[in-house]
Amino acid sequence: MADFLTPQSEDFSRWYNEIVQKADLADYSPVRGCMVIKPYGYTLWENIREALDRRFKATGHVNAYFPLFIPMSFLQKEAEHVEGFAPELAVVTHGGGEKLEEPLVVRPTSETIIGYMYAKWIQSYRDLPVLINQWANVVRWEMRTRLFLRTTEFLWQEGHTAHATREEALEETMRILDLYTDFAVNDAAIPVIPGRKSESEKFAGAVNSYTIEAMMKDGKALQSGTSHFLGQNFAKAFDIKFLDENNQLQYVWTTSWGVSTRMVGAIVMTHGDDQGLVLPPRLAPTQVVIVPIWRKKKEREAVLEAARSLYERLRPVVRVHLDEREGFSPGWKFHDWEMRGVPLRLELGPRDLASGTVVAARRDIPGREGKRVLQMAEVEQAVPALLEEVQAGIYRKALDFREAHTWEVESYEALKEAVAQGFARAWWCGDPACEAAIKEETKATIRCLPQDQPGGKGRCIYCGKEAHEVALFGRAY
RNA sequence: CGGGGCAUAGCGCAGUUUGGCAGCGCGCCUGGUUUGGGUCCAGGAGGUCGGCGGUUCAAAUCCGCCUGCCCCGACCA
Repeated sequence: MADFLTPQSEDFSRWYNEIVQKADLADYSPVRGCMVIKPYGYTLWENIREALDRRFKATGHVNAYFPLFIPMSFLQKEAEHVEGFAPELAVVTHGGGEKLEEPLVVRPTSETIIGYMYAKWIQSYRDLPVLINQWANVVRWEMRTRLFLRTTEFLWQEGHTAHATREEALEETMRILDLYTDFAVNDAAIPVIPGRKSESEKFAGAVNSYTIEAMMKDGKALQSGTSHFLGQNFAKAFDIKFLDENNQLQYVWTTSWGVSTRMVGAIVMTHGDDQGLVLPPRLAPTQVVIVPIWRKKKEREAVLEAARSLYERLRPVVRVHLDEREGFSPGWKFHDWEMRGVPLRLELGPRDLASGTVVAARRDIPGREGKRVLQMAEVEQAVPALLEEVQAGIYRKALDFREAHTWEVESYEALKEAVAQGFARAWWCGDPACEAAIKEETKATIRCLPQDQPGGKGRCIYCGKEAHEVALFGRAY
């Protein structure tokens, strides 16, 4: 089996690169740092998109689309923003064979162009709040890329909202953080730690950034979604003003938030094993695969007929696929679907036909232990129930893994040991100098200041001064 | 962008040191055999050796430049 996929324990990084390609999620493109998302990977992304979009709509947001090109000067209007993004901009200098008067940047994110438009659209407190999301591609000229985790071009959603008051904008920022957490936990089956970014890790141009941080199977952290409170920074840069009830001219308060195709990488590295992908049932392109089994010609007809009838019965209930491929042994097909991470496999052969049963094999429990015999009469109920068990099971497994690799540390030595294998929670005084020193010495950064705080006060893990917050430390992707 | 490695059939690799017929395994196609955890046999197709230039009677092999990928670092959703 090891011939087919490098084991995670041998080289996690290599395992990741192999499985992304072997499971047909994506392929390299001829352009550096760009990827082709293949149909299987794209369907997974579509399911992620649908699950998030449903939540956005339910909380009053609407979708729109803003253009890919942004005048260079727009980026320069917000000092921190331009400083943060300038090094990774793709710039268009020519169009239609002529040099452009003003270069256009390919959006790395859309705060600026959306800010410009909001300034035109917002006049009165009656125009607020504006709650717009867009599904788009963005480009960041990263130095080092990896499929799904960091590509030059990536797909994401970016929400951009404008509010009359600071409180409302803060509330929106946190509402989205909760929404992302809910999606990660319930649909992607990824336990995440929501919290605030430190000053040095926050979004360029934000007052505060919030994040959901996940632990991958190699103990490293992956920032899986962010929600930014932008204060009035972009309102002032783009002159987004409105008249309030008292006829006073005010700047709006804005937020922005995003989840990207990186989420696919998060799913791969949270649940995958040495057999391949393990996809959460709620998001899996195919939730159930039926593998028919026969020995003789006679059996073949009977089994296929039963398999097709089973397929038709399940189709209204789950995303099911019937593997009718000729010339592949059942064992070969089992491995093939395991590689692709299909959560549940139904094996149907002559023995099952005789007894009115079908064998269900869970992807999250390898071998015989994950198999169960279902009565054919009750598959419409039993199969969705099993999928729910898999969904809950992989979440539990991921949570157990994270907890087993997270340590409350009280000494700097203990922190060093902890971040070599996972996360460390430790008191931090808030001084960027301590944060920078820890990063320098351990490669670990503050992933976030978790929402879940013990309260009270302690001693900074680095300098020993009084500290009021516990920080989550870890090495990150 | 700095350091290291790599680029030969769809995939994984050998051949490069010492220049001389482009090979192996898997996959793919055809026929048969097999099918409850990666069947077996026979036959077959497939390569301007990453690109450009140079040296040479002769270059996958030597030299120069370029491009891309992987790993480590700085940057980052």
